[in-house]
Amino acid sequence: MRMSNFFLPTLREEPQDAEIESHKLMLKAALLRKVAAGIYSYLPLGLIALKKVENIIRDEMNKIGAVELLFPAIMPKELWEETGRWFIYGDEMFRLKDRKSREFCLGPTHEEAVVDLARNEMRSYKELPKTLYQIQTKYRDEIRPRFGLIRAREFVMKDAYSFDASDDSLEETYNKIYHAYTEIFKRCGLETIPIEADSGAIGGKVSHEFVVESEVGSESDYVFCPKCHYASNIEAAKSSITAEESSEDTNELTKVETFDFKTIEEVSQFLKVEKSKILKSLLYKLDGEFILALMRGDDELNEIKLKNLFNAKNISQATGEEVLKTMGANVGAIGPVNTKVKIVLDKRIIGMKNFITGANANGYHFLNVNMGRDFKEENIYDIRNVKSGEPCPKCGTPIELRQGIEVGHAFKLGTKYSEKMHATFLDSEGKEQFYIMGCYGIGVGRTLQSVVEQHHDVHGIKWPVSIAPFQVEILPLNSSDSEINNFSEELYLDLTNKGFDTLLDDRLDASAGVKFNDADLIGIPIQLIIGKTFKKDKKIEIKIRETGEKLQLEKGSLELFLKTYFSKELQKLHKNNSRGAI
RNA sequence: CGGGAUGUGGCUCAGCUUGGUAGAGCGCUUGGUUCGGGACUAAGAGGUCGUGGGUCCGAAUCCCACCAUCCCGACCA
Repeated sequence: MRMSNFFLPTLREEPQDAEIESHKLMLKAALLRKVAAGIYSYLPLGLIALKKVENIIRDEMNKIGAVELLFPAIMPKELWEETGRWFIYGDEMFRLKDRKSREFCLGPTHEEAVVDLARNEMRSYKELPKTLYQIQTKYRDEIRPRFGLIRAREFVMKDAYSFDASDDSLEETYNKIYHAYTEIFKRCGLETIPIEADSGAIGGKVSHEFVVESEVGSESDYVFCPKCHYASNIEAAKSSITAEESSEDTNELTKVETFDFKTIEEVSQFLKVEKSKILKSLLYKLDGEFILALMRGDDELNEIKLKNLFNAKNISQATGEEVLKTMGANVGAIGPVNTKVKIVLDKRIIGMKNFITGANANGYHFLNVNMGRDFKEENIYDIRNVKSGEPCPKCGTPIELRQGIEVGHAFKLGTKYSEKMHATFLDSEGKEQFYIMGCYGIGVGRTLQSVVEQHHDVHGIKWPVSIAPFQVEILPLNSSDSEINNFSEELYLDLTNKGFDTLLDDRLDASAGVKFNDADLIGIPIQLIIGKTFKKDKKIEIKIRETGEKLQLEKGSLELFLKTYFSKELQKLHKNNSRGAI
């Protein structure tokens, strides 16, 4: 590609709208432009890279026997009513009407579409297992789009859906996908960690997230055990810490005035006690029912755990008014003593004695509150967030808290959707069975941006060869020198003929500095510099973007050098790959 | 939705406190010079200062409302 024909409006200044490096670089290097919050145009360079990621995904999905198809982005309301998700999805779903007022949505995901297809077109266990996938643009009206493609409202996603006849078969499918994902991300140059996760709105039993380690935001918080490599999303991470049995005598319940001190922090300072002696009382509303959640003052509630405990669809903290009405006191003065509201206790408070709680009267707290005596000892579960340094639930080693970007997610769905939509097949005994399903997503744009996030320096992007938009960029430095230009042109045609994806910076009005800087910015792995070195000894100067290394070569030995370099680099992205084709 | 911030030529920003002719750098156009790490020079083009209302003789500047965008939380590939 000649740059004069290409479209590459690189930016000189730091884009004002971008905060994190990868986002800035994608705008600066002319991969992307924003059209609205969370909605982006892919410019040519970005599109090429995106397609490369897509093709790696295709390749690995096809290897495990998955089949590509394409569902519509627009789907009718009726389909989504069958599963109830027309309502469950709420404001996050982009909705629209056609000219006859029939209602549609822009698909945020495609379980409904695939199950509909399966129930109409598949009949027999003989057709199973089957995995279908697509690479599609999805639409979610995110509460807060962020960081460019990391969380967009329109985004490209690869989603796969599996249909199995038995749990064992699903297990096998799931494992194949799991390995394919590991391979996909590795080939993109990303180190990912598979972590145990909550299954969220999609539903289902088992799920794994594939997370790219990154400082960026706190897109996905997870715990990681450095010893046994237990890794879990913070939402799903099990708390294995328990309080020691207190040796204190139980003292008499005492009501004290605490005036306007409300928060755990304030009360602990005012009463001069550790935060851990105070019982945190939070009133929640789960599908309309009020629940008082109790945990140690220095712990945090894990809403997902609480929600899952009651199989609730919706969870929200009670509003100030609801708290007053239900508990008879304001937030900050409530507690479990003398209340009819259902309570849930975090298991870490077992064994604790004489703690402090709100008295359900504004301005007052109780001292020496004790479980069993002052309130019922019931509904004891793990409802807190795990903290850094706590024992790993598997091996006891202190765990680490880490964060990253979730680039993939695999779910075992079971029969959740096939039952709701009555999607069945006949088993070998002629009996009707629900499909046992799984679904598996990869955020393609997000993966692309994660690559940029992990492969850059102060000058720009350093593409892994597997997804670099071009392999080679030729920089003729003095555009008024016909010898340089002619040679560069010749070299360009030669490399292109030999099958190298080559970009020729043939801009006449760009100075050497501009060409160097743009080349580093857009991050093509190999730069071929045609300038002084060429004028002097007819040699090509090679700069390897990844390492900054420079060397000089005769034109005759260039092809071998390039072939060797690219195959070596590609090898690296495959190493540790012991798995053959399945 | 709660908290914080921003909105001025294509881009990055100054001007606003203290109201009075709308600025800079980069980019763009034309000519000349240059040519290995974001060149120099001369001449140009380009903005109803986010939108609407208000105060005032007069508003980019003060007041009100709205909108958009970014950051922190709830949501998620």
